[in-house]
Amino acid sequence: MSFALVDCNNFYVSCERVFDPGLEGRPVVVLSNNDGCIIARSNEAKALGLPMGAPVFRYRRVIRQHGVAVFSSNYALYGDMSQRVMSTLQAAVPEVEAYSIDEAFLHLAPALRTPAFARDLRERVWRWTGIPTSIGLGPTKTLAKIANRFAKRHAPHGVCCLTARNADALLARVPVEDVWGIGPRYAARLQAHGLRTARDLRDADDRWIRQHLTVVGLRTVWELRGRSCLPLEQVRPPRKAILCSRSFGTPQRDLAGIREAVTAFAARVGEKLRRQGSVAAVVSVFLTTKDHGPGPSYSNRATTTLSIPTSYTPDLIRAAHAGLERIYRPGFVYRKAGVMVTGIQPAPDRQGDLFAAPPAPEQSALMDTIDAINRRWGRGTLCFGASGLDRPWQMNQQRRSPRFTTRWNELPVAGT
DNA sequence: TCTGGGGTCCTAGGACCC
DNA sequence: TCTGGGGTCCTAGGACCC
Repeated sequence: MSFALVDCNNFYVSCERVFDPGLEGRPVVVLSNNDGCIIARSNEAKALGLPMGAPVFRYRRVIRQHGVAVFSSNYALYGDMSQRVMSTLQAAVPEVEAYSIDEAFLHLAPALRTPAFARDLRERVWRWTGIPTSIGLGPTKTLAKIANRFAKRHAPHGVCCLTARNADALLARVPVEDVWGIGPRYAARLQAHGLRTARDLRDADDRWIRQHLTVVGLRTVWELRGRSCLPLEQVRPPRKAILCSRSFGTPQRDLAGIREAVTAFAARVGEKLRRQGSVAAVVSVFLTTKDHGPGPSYSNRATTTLSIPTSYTPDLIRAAHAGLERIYRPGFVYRKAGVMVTGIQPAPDRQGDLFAAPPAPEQSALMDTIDAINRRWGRGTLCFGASGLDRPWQMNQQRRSPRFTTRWNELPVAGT
């Protein structure tokens, strides 16, 4: 057992509960951006049959009937709580990979590969952060994932160890579509070929897997056999693409409104770029009417290559606007747009342009100042005028809880 | 009326070069 | 009658993850 997977239970719901204990024992759901879909559910909400990813408007009745508590997503809160969980883990174990906002892989030294250690760790995270977790232990990441699934569903103390002795029995109980790395398409292909459980997949023929599931699927099979192919990645490599996109709170017809949104997206992309110390050479902008009903639809994207890679927001905005002018067609009702940058490189060894003037040093000083102010006082304290003031395109978030841990004026109050 | 957002990796195929 | 071969880079599309 070398790997542990620590997974926060119903993470977003658990975060809401930390600051409102009255939610304990009640059905609670958290919605996606724009209050569209259900993306987190308490156990009580799962028991009511509210599905993951379902559009919330279809379940209004159930929600009202059972008094389900509904929250807009509050990423400022969840991100901060996630950091607290991660630093608790890092205080206990040197090798931690923060895999997602609510999951971490740990590499365990031989002395720590015990259920007792996992139970203690779980207890510690609970006491220090208020977040309940489940922990799975296994010889590979994929097997630790499977152990975690059992920990969550069947283990009384939220801990499960997959060992050479119980592997066969556990894998036989896992449907193949629940294996990490097997999505709906691969699952259908495997089932059609008679492979239904994780154990079937483990014992499948390498050549067939390689041919139908590529090397990625083959790695999964090897991991199921106990051969570790996916190492612990403690340092996140810098992103190769950075994207900001949103569905509009109100659908937009006119170029002006869309241009405002695209301005804000480009500014956000600039922030993310600078935070990881990078510059980007390529700016793409996309626009879509995509809807779930009939009616005329149109989607397009435009890509602009910059002469000098940059993270300077006005340059990104200019490129995004230019792209938008090229793809905008009047007469459609647009629902979503986005800005993406690629061709990302570290800022220091940026490739210069032989024929263009180097960027003025004031540019980075200005960006640093804006970033510092927005970090201190909250995102959007300072923003670019071209992103507009009314912002009808901005997403709906009618039920967001306060940003308890990241805004001074939204701190929880103990007594009055 | 109302269906999220942000990433990764792999493969195939075309353009281009020598 | 009968098209060279091998390498690299880029893009689009498909699959997956949370």
